[in-house]
Amino acid sequence: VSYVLNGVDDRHRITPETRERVLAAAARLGYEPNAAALALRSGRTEIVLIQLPEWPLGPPTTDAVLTLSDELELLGYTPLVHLLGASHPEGLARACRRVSPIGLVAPGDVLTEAFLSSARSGGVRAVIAITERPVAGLSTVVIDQRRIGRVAAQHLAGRGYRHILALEATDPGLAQLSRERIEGLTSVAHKSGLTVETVPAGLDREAMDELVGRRIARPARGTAVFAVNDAHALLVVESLRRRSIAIPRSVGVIGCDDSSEARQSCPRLTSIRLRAPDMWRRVARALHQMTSVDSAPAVTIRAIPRAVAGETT
Amino acid sequence: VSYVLNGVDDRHRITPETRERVLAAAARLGYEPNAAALALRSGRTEIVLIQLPEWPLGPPTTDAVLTLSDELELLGYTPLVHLLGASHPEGLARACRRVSPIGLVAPGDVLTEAFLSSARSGGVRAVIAITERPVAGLSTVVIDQRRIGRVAAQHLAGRGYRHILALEATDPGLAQLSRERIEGLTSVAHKSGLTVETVPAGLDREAMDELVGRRIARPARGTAVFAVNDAHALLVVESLRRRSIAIPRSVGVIGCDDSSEARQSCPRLTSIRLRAPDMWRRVARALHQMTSVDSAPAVTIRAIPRAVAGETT
DNA sequence: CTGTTAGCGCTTTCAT
DNA sequence: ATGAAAGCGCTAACAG
Repeated sequence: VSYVLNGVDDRHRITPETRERVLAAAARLGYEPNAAALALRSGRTEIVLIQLPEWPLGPPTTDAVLTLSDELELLGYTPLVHLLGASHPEGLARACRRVSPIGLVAPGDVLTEAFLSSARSGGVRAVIAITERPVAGLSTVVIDQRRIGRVAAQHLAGRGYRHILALEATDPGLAQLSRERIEGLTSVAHKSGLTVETVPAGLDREAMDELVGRRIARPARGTAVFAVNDAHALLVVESLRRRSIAIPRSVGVIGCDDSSEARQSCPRLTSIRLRAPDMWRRVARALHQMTSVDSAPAVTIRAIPRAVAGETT
Repeated sequence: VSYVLNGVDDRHRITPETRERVLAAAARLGYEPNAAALALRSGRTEIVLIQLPEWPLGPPTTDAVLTLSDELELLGYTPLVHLLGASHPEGLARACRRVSPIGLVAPGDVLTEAFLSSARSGGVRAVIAITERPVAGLSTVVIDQRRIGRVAAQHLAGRGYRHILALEATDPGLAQLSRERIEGLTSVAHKSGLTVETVPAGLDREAMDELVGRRIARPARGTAVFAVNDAHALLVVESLRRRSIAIPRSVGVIGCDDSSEARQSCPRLTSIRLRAPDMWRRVARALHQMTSVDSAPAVTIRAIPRAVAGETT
């Protein structure tokens, strides 16, 4: 029965007629293989557990998971997403123990030595960490938030801006991201002789309008605003237009994410593109390598941020 | 060993000293229970599989999953989300076979008779369907999109509007939703003697501005715009303000979702609140009931949409 | 070509 | 109080 059902037909072991009888019986009885027994016997599953860093669940993030999931599914795996990172720190470990996945994609900071060794002994064969920078001996997807800021600074310097007003997001979900991006921005800006001033800002139309009035209404020559994402940037643009301040002549504006809103806005917003669908597909394929080949080397897959010039710089 | 590790200490079966020895050995060897063996032996897991309808992955949706996941985690389950609905129709069945979850939350239309019986025989004890309307014999979360439209129509009728311009979303992810909401809107509107006109609209600033210019620039008395979500509604508001058309005096605007953008916009957007955190918590608890009690009755949990009056109606 | 069996890791019953 | 063993569903090795 096992041979027939699994198609192990090495050198005609099974008579076609027997095969038919087995198949017929299976169909008649509505036979379905038992997942637990399969996993116990084979010592592996086809499940890949995915946990995301504490990113806001906006378009860039959902794009990433959807692409990764899609490619994994195509490769025959069953990708499952474990939400709830920070709120239940033990959650991933528990999930790992309970599904014994064969692969794991998770933020670097939860992948401690202890966690990894317990996961490995639990059957996990492929681990990919989502990190800020490469980690020795571990496959990583490197998403360097600082680099995003650096690219923005380069773009602004190239366009001749001399002064950057960096909006630091007050939204707790964006705070970390925001700080890192501005850190990168500042480092390059200073090297290029630009000055940077950081101001806290929320995703609030009125507050942003007030902020614009206070800080940018009469801008110094060569001032640009850097926002941590397009939503913030678009609020700035809106406020500037309401005040009839010329963009990009008087003030430049640059966002991050290259969201569809940014591409459709008028004037089209300059932004930093981070989305790299093929990057997540490559992650899936790297994971596939690791599960199939025993000594697959650790890989590093980098997100390459690029400035997408719109009409606001 | 099993008795010690599982704390089965009925009437002092185990000598404290033996218990200690077992515990020490387990610690020393880094013992971790094997998920597959556990599942095989006990015939159940603590996994709950979640699949969402083809909703756009915006704030209302992510809110829902996060709340549901959180409560399930609190109850001791391991919630896992299977993304990819339409793209891989077989995906959920495969996922179900592979993890043999004890609970399942999924859109009603994938829960066919065949699927359910195969899932049940695979160990699934609790199923909750996300549907438009209750299904006999099945526990359901009822999210009636038509009802959302009805509530909007009631609100507008109550405010004295006589004519509604309904914006039907062209975005494929929103098309279905949009159609249903407008259907509900229309039914109540007609009953109340309001007229409804449906116009396709995309989430595009310029196109929306053009649409407003063409259709609402010189509105008939008592005209209101109904948008399928707040993002669309806010574009309308922006365009109306640019044209100095008085809101809500000349034209009313109502959105859906009661998003944070809507609450923070100026003027504050009237919207339909659908978010019901406690609804998803109730879903989790209902599921818990079903897994623990053998003959738990099917429950129906309804989302109650409510108009949240802002300054645009 | 087919039938039988051990054993994956675990719990629980039964004997001692 | 402890030890031994059966069996959950499956596959692969082995004997026939």
